[in-house]
Amino acid sequence: MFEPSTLKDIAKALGLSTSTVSRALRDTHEISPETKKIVLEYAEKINYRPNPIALSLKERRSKSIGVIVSEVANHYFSQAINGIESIAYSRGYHVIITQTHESYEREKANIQHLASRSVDGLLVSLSAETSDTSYLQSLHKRGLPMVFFDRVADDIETHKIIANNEKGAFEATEYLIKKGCKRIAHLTSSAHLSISIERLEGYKQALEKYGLPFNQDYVKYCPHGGMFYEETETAVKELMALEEKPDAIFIAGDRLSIGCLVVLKNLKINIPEDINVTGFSNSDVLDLFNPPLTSVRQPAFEMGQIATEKLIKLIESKYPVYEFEKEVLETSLQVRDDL
Amino acid sequence: MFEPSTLKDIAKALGLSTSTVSRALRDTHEISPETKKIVLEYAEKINYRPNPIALSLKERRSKSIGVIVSEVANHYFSQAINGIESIAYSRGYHVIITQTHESYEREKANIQHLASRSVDGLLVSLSAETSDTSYLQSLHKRGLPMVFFDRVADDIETHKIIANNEKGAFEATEYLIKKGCKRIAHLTSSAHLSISIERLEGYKQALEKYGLPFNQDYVKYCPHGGMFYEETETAVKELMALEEKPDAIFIAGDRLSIGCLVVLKNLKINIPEDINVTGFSNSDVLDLFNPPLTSVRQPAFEMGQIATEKLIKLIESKYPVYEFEKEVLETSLQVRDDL
DNA sequence: GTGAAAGCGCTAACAT
DNA sequence: ATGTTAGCGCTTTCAC
Repeated sequence: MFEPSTLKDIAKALGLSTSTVSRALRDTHEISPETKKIVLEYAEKINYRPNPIALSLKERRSKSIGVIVSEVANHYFSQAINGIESIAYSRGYHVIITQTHESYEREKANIQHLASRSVDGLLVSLSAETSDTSYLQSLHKRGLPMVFFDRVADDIETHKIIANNEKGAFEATEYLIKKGCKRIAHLTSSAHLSISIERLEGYKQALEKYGLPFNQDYVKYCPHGGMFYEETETAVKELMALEEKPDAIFIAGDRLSIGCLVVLKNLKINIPEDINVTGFSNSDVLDLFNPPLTSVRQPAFEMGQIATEKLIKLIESKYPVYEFEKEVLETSLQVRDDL
Repeated sequence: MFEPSTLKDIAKALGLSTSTVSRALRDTHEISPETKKIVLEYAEKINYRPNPIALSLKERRSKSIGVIVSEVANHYFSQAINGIESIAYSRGYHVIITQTHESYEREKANIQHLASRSVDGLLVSLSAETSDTSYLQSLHKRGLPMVFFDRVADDIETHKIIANNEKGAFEATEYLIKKGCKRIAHLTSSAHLSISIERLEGYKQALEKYGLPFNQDYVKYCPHGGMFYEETETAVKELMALEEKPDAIFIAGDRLSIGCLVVLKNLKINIPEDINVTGFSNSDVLDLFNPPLTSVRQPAFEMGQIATEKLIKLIESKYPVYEFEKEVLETSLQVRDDL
């Protein structure tokens, strides 16, 4: 089967000891130029690669970082991942991506595995289902470096990279208000997610600023972030069944925004005649949509980059770190109007 | 820092030997129930997890498989990845995803690293830039199990999972012909990719069947699969600058299809008035597009599943395998018409 | 300048 | 039923 060559192979072939070969390959001064040359040439010839697993075991670090997101098929996350990779690779780290599909169980299983020695640190964006982060808490307490991005755990003290969700939500809601909408509903992910809380807050602030009443019936939660079509459909149907039907919806997530548009289309509810819509989304194809969707865009790539930089700094720090930052990046409202 | 507990820790704390602890944890018959109980309880208490790196080193396998795709932000690939994961996790394998971004260099670097001991096998979809697969060839010869999906290497003998690209392309082209289009252009990825060749072939067959001439000027290649906006834009502009402007375009890839629609929109070329378009895409939001895009959809999830099953079979095979299959799955034409 | 030996965490002969 | 030892591939003292 697949048996890559080892130091021992080289040593045996050349009649040297493994330690000499090891030193020669890593260019120590205490090796004679001739020996060095012979070893290097032979290693090159047989295409020798050091076994990273043996190295990891020895050095007790794997030079890899684990990423936990809900799914890669999400524009925000795929862009963030690209940002993560760009930094990680330039610093010699490998990136292991895992998906939760918004399930607490999968999140826990993935993280437990990653943590149990195969990664040096974690970049985490919580699943919609997750409300109990005690298992993360305990990993963190035991010293596993982690940085949160987008969906953060409030009760864990570490670096956090988020978008200015409040302001983004405020602007999106304000946009609807300025269009003349009076009964603006809010479709969001699960209630305990940090992003849900912050975006709801921005939504409320906009209502308040413009003297519109806040109506709890207008807020619909999707505990799985719209992972299932039915979830979104039910929420939309409930909204449209209200006595005082909303005349607009502000949607708090990428998957949810797209999902809601599909639902509306299937229910033959027309935009903007029947209802106005705006939502968070990092999709790069929104320009192709009809009707167009005015969206709140997060600097996903940059968020991924910053999170990774901070994580690597934590990993490589010689001393325990106790000072943590919460970095807040600005969103941008991308207005797409008909006509 | 982060120092997870080891067998030795348990052994020391309990006054046992590491081997006894090891056996107790893995429930061998030759351990007394009392000892077993004590060990299990203590392990549970300190939340012991075996070190997978040490296990990998010992067993010379990592129970993980490497995946190489061009990018996760591609509907086809993200769906395929979900299929891959679904099988892999159920069989106890972990999945390491790497992206080439259509670059040969990144592909090679990623694969070299994965191969040098950290994965038991590879699921590969080649980058658009890749024409030389000798480095893969040599890994394969040395016994590293690999399975290709979607974009396959013709000169490497192993399992391959592909869609019926020829038929898919034929149907898409035929659809345009039946709509009355006479001068159908073909926008595709790099010329050496297996999918490009097969889809071009299907396109040609449709033209031939309906007595339309094949015109090489109507075929435009994008060596980076439309990774850059300019690449797609240039191709479209060249097509539209032809003496005999095409009245339709059949597009051979996911990213390219979306990219082309954006370009057409920006160039203010209207669909279907100025031109008709159809293309390969697994996007789940095509229904929201306006104008709508008739698309060829690949069974991505299923392809990922099958590829993974075959790979795991290769990995776990006791004897070298010499019989390889090429599995061809049917595409489906999703007609989306105006009106 | 080079080799022998120990150790990273684990399992599996091989004792006892 | 439990302990001792060797070895997976590598680096790193410590000898010579």
